[in-house]
Amino acid sequence: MASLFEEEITCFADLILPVPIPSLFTYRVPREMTDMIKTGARVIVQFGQKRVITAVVAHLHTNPPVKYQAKYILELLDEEPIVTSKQLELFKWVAEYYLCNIGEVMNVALPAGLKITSQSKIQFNPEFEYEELLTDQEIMILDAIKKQDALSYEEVERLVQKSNITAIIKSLVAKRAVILFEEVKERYKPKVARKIRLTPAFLSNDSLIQLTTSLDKFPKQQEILMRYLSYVPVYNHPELNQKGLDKSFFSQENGFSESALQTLIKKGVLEPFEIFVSRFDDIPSGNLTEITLTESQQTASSQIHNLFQEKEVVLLHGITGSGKTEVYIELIRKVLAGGSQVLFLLPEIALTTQIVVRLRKVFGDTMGIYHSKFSDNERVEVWKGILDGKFQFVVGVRSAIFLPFDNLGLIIVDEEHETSYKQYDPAPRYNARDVAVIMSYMHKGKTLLGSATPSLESYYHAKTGRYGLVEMTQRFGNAVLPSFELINTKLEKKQKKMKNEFSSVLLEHIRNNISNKEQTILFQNRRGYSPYLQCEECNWISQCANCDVSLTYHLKAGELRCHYCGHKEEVPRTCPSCGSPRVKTMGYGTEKIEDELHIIFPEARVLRMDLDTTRAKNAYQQIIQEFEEGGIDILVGTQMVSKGLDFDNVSMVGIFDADRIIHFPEFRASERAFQMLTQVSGRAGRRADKPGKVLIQTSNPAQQLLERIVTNDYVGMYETEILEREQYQYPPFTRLIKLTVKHPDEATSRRAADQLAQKLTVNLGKSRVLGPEAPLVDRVRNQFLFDILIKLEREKINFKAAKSFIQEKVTDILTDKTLKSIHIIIDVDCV
DNA sequence: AGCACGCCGACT
DNA sequence: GTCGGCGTGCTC
Repeated sequence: MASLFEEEITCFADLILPVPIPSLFTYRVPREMTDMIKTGARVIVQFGQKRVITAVVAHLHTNPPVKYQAKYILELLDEEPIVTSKQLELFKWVAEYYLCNIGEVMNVALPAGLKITSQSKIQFNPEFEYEELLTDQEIMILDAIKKQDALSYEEVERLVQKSNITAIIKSLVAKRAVILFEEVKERYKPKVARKIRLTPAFLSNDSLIQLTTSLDKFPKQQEILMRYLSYVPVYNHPELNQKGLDKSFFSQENGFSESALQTLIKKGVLEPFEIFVSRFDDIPSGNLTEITLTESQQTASSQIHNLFQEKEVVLLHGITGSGKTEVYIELIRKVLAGGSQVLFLLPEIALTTQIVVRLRKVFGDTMGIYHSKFSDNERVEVWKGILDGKFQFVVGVRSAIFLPFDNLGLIIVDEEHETSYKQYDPAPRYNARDVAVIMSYMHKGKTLLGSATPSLESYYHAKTGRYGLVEMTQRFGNAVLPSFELINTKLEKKQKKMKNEFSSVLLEHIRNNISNKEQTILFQNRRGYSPYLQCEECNWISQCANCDVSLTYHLKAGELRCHYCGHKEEVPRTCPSCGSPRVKTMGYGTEKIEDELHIIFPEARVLRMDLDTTRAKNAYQQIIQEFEEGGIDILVGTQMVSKGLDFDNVSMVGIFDADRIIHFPEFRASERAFQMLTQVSGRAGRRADKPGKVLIQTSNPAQQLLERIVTNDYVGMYETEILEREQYQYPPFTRLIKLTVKHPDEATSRRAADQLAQKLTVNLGKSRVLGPEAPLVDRVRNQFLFDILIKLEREKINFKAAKSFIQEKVTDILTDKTLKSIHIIIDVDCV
């Protein structure tokens, strides 16, 4: 029913562009695209003079912009939206709440494979004939371009051994000697398997018999055919031929002749074909239907169910080993059966472990997995799989919260206290746990937070009735809690019983464990060999040139590394300051502990697990597997060893430096220490018949917090801590916003921070604005940092209004002409 | 964020 | 006199 009037109307689209600019951009929809384009679809647009980028349609309307002429959308990439309306709503919420731009949100949300990049290509203009107008340089570059089809800037630079050729290219374009164009490429490529099958003409038994006899003179070909038939018995099951066999099966490594295979294909006996395959087929799946809940699991399950009748969020506080996973599975099944989608969030590190294998056994290939160690293509497959209904259930990390769900019934956030749910850099600085709560609300679904050691915030909300609370206090299968022993290192030092960082008690236990063929986990939350080098003569310390931190010595890599900026240096043989050879390693990291274990227990097999040994895609699983099956005695590691590892044979956990964790200069130190130490302890003795042992080295065994950890008294820790939080006005009683001012010049940085704090104090008052203060590490990558901490009371302050005030003041500073090139990071709900 | 435009020091 | 350094401002 197109009328004449309708044809007059031009459509416009407000687009989200992946750039840190706080507004949408309006483009004109070409007439022929008007009927096709939809909100949530990707388009390609020209942005600025050169750039061609992917954008997502946020609104479609017919109001032409008044202040400028809108450019045309160049191309429509999707017939159906790839971003749902609920996601668009979520992107907007995240941008507003975390004070960032919607483009930045979209940037972390979309897997790289859905974004499109463009590259400028330079091509010789065949119609060009006035070479005499060119300069020598131009002729040189033009000659290089002439020989090729099309080149990028970088390729031209490499060919002519020159940098910064932009100006010359520009002049060549002006003289019409070359043409510039943008090459756009879609990054996602579906995975195809190359296969071989019998040509359907030979599917009848008669023709097949004829065929085999006809090949008597060609033994190589016959062998291939026979082998095919033995794997794909088409006599009895002709339908199996459809799927064929992998082409790689007939490779030369397997003893087949490539040319014989080609001949069979040429003869029309076999035919090659390709199919699209899922990249997740290699993770074993099954259909484990029987899950029996224990009585306490059953109780927890029905409590959760009941609480969801009235609460949006329920916190499941279940001690380590209480069997939360089964409760989750039960719940996920119910929600899936009701026709809604489910999202299960896990911290990065826990996702690679047993729990995924477990879930996969139950939910099979209807379960999607979203993980940062998966490739772009794999992530796109999950994204598309959710859109087309293949995956109703997804297990994923932080960023999985941005997947295109349209009907989420339940989000589970396991280990909800984990700080890895908070993204710190770059923006959006969001907390996936908190976003999950909002997202459930948008979908009218529910959120289940699970933890053995809940964050104080969540437990507080549960205690005050905002969330429902379910507690599981029994260990699964009646396994008992590990027994603790606090080792007084101060005393041992005095008695000269310490062997470097090992106490005699710890060594004794390790020795026993080795001879009993039981396994030990040692926890030292510091990677590298030693945190710094020091000269014994002049007290020189290895320091990073760009940051205010010492350089960590890495023995294996044979270098000094900065853990802040990644800077690397050779290890000096003599002191760079005074030339003395007496440069010593100071302090100890996982590498040094591993090293010393080799010396003290030469017969023991030791593995190390930290950031440095787990960088490769499957390194983490390999270490775990080796520890489980390879007769390893000791696993040394950082916090990585504290999460999600369930080993039957680990009877002891040793913790080196509890004091450093407990007395970390931060208001959350007690909470964090409790969580961390309890988590590590949980790795010991997961067997019913044998309680595990946890040894903690400390210089002060009388500390209350240690007592709480030893007796597994979470509530006691909570009650002490929550009083402090209230008294000093910290979360959950306030919300925190941290502003970090950065500038390469210290004085400028300080001046900007001072001015900002002053502006903020005018309206917010002195008690709500702390600092500016130089952080612990006050110079990173040659930028001087100053922090301002803003505390806003939960009930008293209008959070939204306060944030827009803060944003305004930050903008003031950024646009101040006397303070140029200042950077300010806004971190809402900082951790 | 990129990218272009524009204004001051070390080179043919 | 130019090349090129990076400060500044804009992108529908």
